[in-house]
Amino acid sequence: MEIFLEYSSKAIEKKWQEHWKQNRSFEPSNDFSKEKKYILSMFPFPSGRLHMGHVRNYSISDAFARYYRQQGLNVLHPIGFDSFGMPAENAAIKNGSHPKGWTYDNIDYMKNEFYALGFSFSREREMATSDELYTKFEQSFIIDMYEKGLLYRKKGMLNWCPHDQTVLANEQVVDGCCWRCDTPIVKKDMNQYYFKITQYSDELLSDLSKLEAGWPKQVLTMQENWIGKSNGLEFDLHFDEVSKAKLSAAFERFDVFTTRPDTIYGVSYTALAPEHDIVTYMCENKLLSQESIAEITAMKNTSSIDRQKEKKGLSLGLDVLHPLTGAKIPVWIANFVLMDYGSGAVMAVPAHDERDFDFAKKYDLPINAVIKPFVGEHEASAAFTEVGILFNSAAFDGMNSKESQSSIIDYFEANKIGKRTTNYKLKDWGVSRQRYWGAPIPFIHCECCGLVMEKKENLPIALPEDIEITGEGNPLDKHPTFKHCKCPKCGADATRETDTMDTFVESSWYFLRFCADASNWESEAFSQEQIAYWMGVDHYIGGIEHAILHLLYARFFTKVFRDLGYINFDEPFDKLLTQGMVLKDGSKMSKSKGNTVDPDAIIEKYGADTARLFILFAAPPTQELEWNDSGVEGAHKFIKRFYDRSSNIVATQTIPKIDHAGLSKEEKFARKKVYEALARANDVFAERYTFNTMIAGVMEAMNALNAQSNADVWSEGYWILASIMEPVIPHVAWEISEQYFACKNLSVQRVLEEVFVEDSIMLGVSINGKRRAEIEVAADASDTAIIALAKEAAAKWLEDAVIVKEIVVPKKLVNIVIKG
RNA sequence: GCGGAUGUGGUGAAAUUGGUAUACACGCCAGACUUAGGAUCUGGUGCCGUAAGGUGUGGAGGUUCAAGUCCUCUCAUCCGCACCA
Repeated sequence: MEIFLEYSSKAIEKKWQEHWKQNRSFEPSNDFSKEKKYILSMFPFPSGRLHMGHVRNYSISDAFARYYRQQGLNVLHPIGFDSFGMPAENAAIKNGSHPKGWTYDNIDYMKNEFYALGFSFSREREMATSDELYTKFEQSFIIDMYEKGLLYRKKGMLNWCPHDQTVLANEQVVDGCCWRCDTPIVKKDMNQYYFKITQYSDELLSDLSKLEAGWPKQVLTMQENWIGKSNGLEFDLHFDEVSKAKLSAAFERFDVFTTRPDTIYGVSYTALAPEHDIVTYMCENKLLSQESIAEITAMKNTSSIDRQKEKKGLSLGLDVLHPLTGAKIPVWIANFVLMDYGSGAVMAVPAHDERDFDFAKKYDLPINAVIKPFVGEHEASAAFTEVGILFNSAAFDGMNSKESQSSIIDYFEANKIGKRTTNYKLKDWGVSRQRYWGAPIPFIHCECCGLVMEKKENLPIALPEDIEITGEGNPLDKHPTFKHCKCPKCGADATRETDTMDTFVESSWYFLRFCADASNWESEAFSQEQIAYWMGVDHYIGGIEHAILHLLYARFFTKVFRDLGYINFDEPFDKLLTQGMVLKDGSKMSKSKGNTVDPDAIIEKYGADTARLFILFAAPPTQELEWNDSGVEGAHKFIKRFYDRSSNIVATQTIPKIDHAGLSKEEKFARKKVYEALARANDVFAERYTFNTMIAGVMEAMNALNAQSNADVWSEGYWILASIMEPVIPHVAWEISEQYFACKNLSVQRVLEEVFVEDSIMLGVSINGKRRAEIEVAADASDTAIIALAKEAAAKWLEDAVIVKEIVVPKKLVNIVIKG
């Protein structure tokens, strides 16, 4: 009797979601003798609802997780929420909600969406970074880092977002604007806590080579550029006696850095950043005219974007002495000199640097050429920035400019007037935020003891809930009791720090927390044993937008935790897969453009399996994905057909044994396509991650199965295809597998080589590389026989021609080269 | 400016080492079944051409018996960084 069921996504999906929940189907095992896979997707911010980008992200990671579970591996596939941050507070200001209530309501809603999509996350390890239990350990790490000198507090010029009323890290300033709200940032002088990420600059850079095999090149390059290492010469420029007197001997010299020591004899002026100490001193002591001081103040208040529009500067009326020639060199201020790179002062060589050239032209400063091209002359209308031959450079005349660099640095070092130095663009990471909804920084200000750490046994320092959020200032600062405390050292009345941490701190170690069994979460952050077993993350999946921020910080934390003795590896993420954006009508889906597609609506109309299938089929994961409604229909149709045609299966609990030799041509072909699909699926998960081709292979196999009617071939085909498709369309795959195979097929499947052995093969015949005919030959036919057949098939093309060469490419084609 | 990528049918895209370009799907066309169909099934579908045939992977060269794939130059688009001394 024929079994026939109509496909109903709702009933099937609900049934299996309930089944997986009841059976704790996706919890990792604590049996550390098993081979493991740690599959991690970047956890979401609980913004309210999932968007298609999330669906894509987790569809990919879920496919990996389910595949490796079928392979019999111990799989950790956790999910959490990166739940601190400004939007919770912004919502509070807008709607009068409480950040905590808003956040946890959103988490509940989004969790339901996850499970409605059938994602196989560990439910037991779900967490949110705003949970007090998470804050507790984070604060403990912060204290460790402070003790190690990796966290410090300093007054400095900070990026301030006037809209969000908070400080931003350099990485969070995009084109001079806040990365979150796009408000132009301003500089503000205030106290801030910093992580000493620069201590790891060199290692963060050199360890990128360890990631070459598993990370996209683009991300590696972006990090490399961000760290921005450059080698060069650092030396002091000394003021002449007149200038020293002008400065009342407060300064004798300043420091400059150059990557072009070869141009040293071409220095014709030097320039300081408007924020430079010497400039500040001169302004404060009225050593400059009123107009000049006003101009400098204006320069300092100009945003970095506006500063780029036009080079501006002014002379300080001071001179320094050239370190080699002793010649007097004027000192200027220039708006293009950055205070936070190098020493905030540069030597200027207009003849060989475009910026210096523009500036010299504008202010009529001398231009002294010291490098000429190997051949020909250089036009004086622009800077000559290429490699050439040195002249006007004393003992170095005639040298190749590139090669001279090292000799010149050696000369500075030998004479103790300068040294070889490396500079980085990377800055220390400012982590304090003047906001409520973040992890409190566990420090106390005491009048007699200074900055004091909270005692670890008092952690977590939790956020008070009875706060008033107005959008102005930090609510913690205004709270009646939060900031009043006793000094942990001397017991006197003291003030608690009200700054909270940048949310990127939480996401810098969450992947370690997931390694810990939830039953131990109270007592420890994680254990050595758990970390040693689960780390590194085998597949990390997320958006390219985190190429610098999150991925750099997480790498930094890993190295710090290693140096604190918590872990013993250098890099957290073995393989990184950066998914492409989800587009509609050619542009990124966004609320402001009004081109979003709501995942809930798709689940409602077609079911989760359809959404997942479409997303994985429409494009390879790293590419952009264009949303297409008829493509979704197509995916849905395939699932219906896949379900309907399962009626051809004969129920069995073992894979059918089939005598291949006795089959018809169509039956043999169907088996071949099925096993081809299996081989491709294994390859896709191991190497290529192109799920679109894996699914195409299954569709081909379905088409081939449909062209024959052998029940055993159908059953064997479905045994394998349902297993291949389970990572993509899990609900319907489990339904079919249960119905016919007692789910025994959801396991490792072996590729049967015998089905690839064929009696005869088709070969293309080409003449001079152009395809002219096709022949069918026996699988074991000799080259001679093949060529004879080919000539016969292409006889028409060989008349009156001289055959020059005959090439047989096994199992592919025959090429005959002719003349005339 | 520097760096990274991507260019293949009407569309999304395949082509693992150089070996029959366009698999799979969408769309479109035709047919079948239907009272009907935006359902289902079957067949067709790169372009030019009635056909024979020609032509075809952004463009121009080159290597090779053979190039989407390798090399040189070039154009276009996208992304990242950007006065970093």
